[in-house]
Amino acid sequence: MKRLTHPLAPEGAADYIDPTFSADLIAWQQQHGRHTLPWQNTRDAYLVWLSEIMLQQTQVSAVLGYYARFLERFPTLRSLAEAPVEDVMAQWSGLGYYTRARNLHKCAQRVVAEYGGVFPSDPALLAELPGIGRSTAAAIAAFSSGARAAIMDGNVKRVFARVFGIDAYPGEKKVEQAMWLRAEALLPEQGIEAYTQGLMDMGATLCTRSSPDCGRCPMQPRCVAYATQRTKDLPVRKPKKATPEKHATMLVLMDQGQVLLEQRPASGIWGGLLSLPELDGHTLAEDDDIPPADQAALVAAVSVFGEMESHERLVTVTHVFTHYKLHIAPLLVTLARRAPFAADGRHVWLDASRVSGAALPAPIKKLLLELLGDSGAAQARMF
DNA sequence: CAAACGTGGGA
DNA sequence: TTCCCAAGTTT
Repeated sequence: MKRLTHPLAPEGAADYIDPTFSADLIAWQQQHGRHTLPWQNTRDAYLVWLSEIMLQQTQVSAVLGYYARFLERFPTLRSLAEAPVEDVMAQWSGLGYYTRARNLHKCAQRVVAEYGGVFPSDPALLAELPGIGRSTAAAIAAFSSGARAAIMDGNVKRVFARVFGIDAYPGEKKVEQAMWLRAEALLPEQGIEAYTQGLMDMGATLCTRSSPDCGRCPMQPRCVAYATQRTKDLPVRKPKKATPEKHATMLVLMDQGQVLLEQRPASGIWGGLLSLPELDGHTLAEDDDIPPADQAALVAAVSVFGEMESHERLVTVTHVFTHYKLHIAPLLVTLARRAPFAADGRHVWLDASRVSGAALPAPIKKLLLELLGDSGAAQARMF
């Protein structure tokens, strides 16, 4: 490693400079990297931006279908900016981290309003837009305009931790800062696209979490983890903590082939999505009958929407999030008479045939589709 | 700045 | 089954 600073100077980015790192990576990417992903081979910032947002904390395989469908519905930045946010949420339904979708929509509107519909090429400007952080800004800028900027995602952290033998949890601020310093210092003068893609490709296809393919790795000669047989131990795992369990009782109100949905608050879990109304403060024991106190609450809750005809306990569904486990006890309720409820804008009766395309959380959509039968409307007439 | 924020797949 | 976490950002 070439030392450009004075030997006694404090450690800085210059200490990490090593042109052979990017040269080896770029050569590998061009020969063995991925070149045919749907968002590659374009400099269209809209296409690049959309892919980068969808790919945040999400693997390529999960994004592919969503990306194609999303672009069918919103072919241009302007079409996205002009669309109702509800339509954006519906397209995002099932992808998770729904703040991304709301920010995507806001971002589209801001780029139209502030930049005439053309994304800025400066990563610093990109990073001021909603949903675009430092790493995503760098990726968008690199791929759409060849800007020389460093990314710092899970791939980079894993590759760096192993190649440089970084024996500390990358989630720690100090550790991540040091990684940013390296990332900046290692940037190539030329070929930022292949370099950036190479980091991602290495992390995703070679330097994987478990059983990395060191035999084919261009970094093997310089890899500290390989040399010391610590690829299994690096990067240092995130310290785990117990995941709490929560309970929710949800109403599946069916009437005339429609189901009642309620829009969730913008913040919090499933923010801004439609979901089933909840019976607050009632935790039903697994597969038990509904206790009298809860029955009374049920009648009261349902009365807002009509006169209850029947109710039936459905099998409890458990949904696992990253940070907690949610037990959902659904109550199937039919109405004898629907009340002309106040249009508060948060409740909607949705045709059963529309469930599949609605802005619902994954487990709720699954629950409803299984209940209704995937054929939708025909089955829904049974209620 | 630690915690919140989804979902699905691999081991 | 259970654990881990992926092309991170926001609060």
